[in-house]
Amino acid sequence: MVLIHINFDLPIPIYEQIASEIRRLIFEGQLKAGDSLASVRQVANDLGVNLNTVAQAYRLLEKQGLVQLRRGSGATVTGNRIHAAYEGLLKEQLRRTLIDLYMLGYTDQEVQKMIDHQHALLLEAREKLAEREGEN
Amino acid sequence: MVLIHINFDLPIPIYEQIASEIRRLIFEGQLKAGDSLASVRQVANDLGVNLNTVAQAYRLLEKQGLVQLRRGSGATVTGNRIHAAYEGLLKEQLRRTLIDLYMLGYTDQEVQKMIDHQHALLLEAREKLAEREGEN
Amino acid sequence: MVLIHINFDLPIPIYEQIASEIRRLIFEGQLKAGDSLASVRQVANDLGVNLNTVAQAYRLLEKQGLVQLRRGSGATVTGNRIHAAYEGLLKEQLRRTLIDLYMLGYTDQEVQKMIDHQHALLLEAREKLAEREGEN
Amino acid sequence: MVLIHINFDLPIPIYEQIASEIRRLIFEGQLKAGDSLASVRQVANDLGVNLNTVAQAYRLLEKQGLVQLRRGSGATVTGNRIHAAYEGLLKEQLRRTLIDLYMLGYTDQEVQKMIDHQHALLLEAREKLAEREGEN
DNA sequence: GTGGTCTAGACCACG
DNA sequence: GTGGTCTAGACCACC
Repeated sequence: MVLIHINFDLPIPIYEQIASEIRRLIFEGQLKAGDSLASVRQVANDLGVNLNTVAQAYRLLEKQGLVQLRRGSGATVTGNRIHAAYEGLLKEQLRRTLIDLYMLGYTDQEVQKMIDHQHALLLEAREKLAEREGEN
Repeated sequence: MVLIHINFDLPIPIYEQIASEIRRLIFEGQLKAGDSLASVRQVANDLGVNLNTVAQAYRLLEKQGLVQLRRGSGATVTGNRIHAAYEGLLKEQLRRTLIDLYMLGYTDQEVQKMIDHQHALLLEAREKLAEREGEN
Repeated sequence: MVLIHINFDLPIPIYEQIASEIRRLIFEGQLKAGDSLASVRQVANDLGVNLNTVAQAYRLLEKQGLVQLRRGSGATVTGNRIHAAYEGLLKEQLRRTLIDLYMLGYTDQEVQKMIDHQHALLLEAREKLAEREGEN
Repeated sequence: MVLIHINFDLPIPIYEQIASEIRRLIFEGQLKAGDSLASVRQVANDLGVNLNTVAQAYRLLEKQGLVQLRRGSGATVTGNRIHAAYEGLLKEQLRRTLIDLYMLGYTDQEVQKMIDHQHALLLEAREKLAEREGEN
């Protein structure tokens, strides 16, 4: 069982937050190609949101090419690569975020550090997982 | 007269794009503390968007602590620092964007390069501006 | 104002029927690139279905690359070509439908006639439209 | 033993795919009036699907007038004609599929060719079968 | 049990 | 005014 967190106060739609968390789990390796996602109902219940909201998150992930949905048999991870169509969008988003960080007073070095930190966290999550699997 | 660009095809609100562009201009130094922003009407007309949309962008900038609005006398730049309240939000956003970029297939090095490139562009814009002002 | 028809008794989702009808209107030329679709609310009201159902149809059309949705300013036709990704699916569907028609007792000639008939209807709809526009 | 193929990735219900394949076998002559269908259990096992799914396919075929189900003694082919009740539905489906194929960029000639090709494949399957039976 | 469709209706974001 | 998000809950299709 894997944990995902959402924040109702963010100006980001709940369904996008759910999808983003699942993308993270896939990227970290906690969910792999072939794995089943928790059912829409279970996630909705765990997070205290409506069933349709989770369903919308799953549909978004399907559109991005990360999972496959099948009526009656749940959702399955199909890969860990986002469709290239999203590339332009993501770069644009990165550009805006960087400018705003600089405006918060961060220097280029500090931003680089933040990114290294994030990268390290992701790698760490991956390694921990690999160790745990090695033990089994 | 300074130029700002918006893209109707992005899934980012127009008002946020406008605000983002103005933040960039402030960051680059094209707009400085004390400068007046173009009137809501003029910007709306230039960009072919609704007057309310521009007004909303200006209100957002005020909330972020970058401009001051005075009824009847337009908007004035008050500083180049975003309120610290936005820090958590921006870091969260950076984290999500990075994961998605990695999932697009980018390596850590490539992402670092992209960031260096963006940073260089911003510095370049600042320097060009300084030169031009030096000439006057 | 253009008319679209749906049938609640068909085993085809309402939203797919709505999308299919709009695809037909685009193909016939009654809706062209740049044209606005009727609002979600208006269509929902006209057809007596829920607002969300129409919204789902519009989202499907967006996914197929035929329209673009923009919050606050409605839905716009962007082209008349379906994404190539749907090709395999459509051919499979054609194959199945043909076999079933043969099993209904139709001969190859009769099926060809049916297709000619459909094709003629579509061309006719296009020509009528062209004439009407020629008059203006 | 006859082969049927299903594709889990299509957005067409498994039970409909199974029924469709059996209709094809009947149409091609590989299954004739009086022949027994493989047992629900055997098919379910062969295809790796749930027993209920195959049972549902058989029920659909019964409804279409192609097989007869007898509790305890399996399913028997009763004819090769689909009930006329399905005619309207099939024509409707053909119409929608054709429009979408045209929107993919196919010309009328190309669609006619695709249909000829399908027809030829079906005839070929029938002839091969007749030859094999002639040898026995 | 699973996901999919649809409804009725609230509220938000946007132009 | 527009489309977008979310809820609560019903019912269907599928495995």
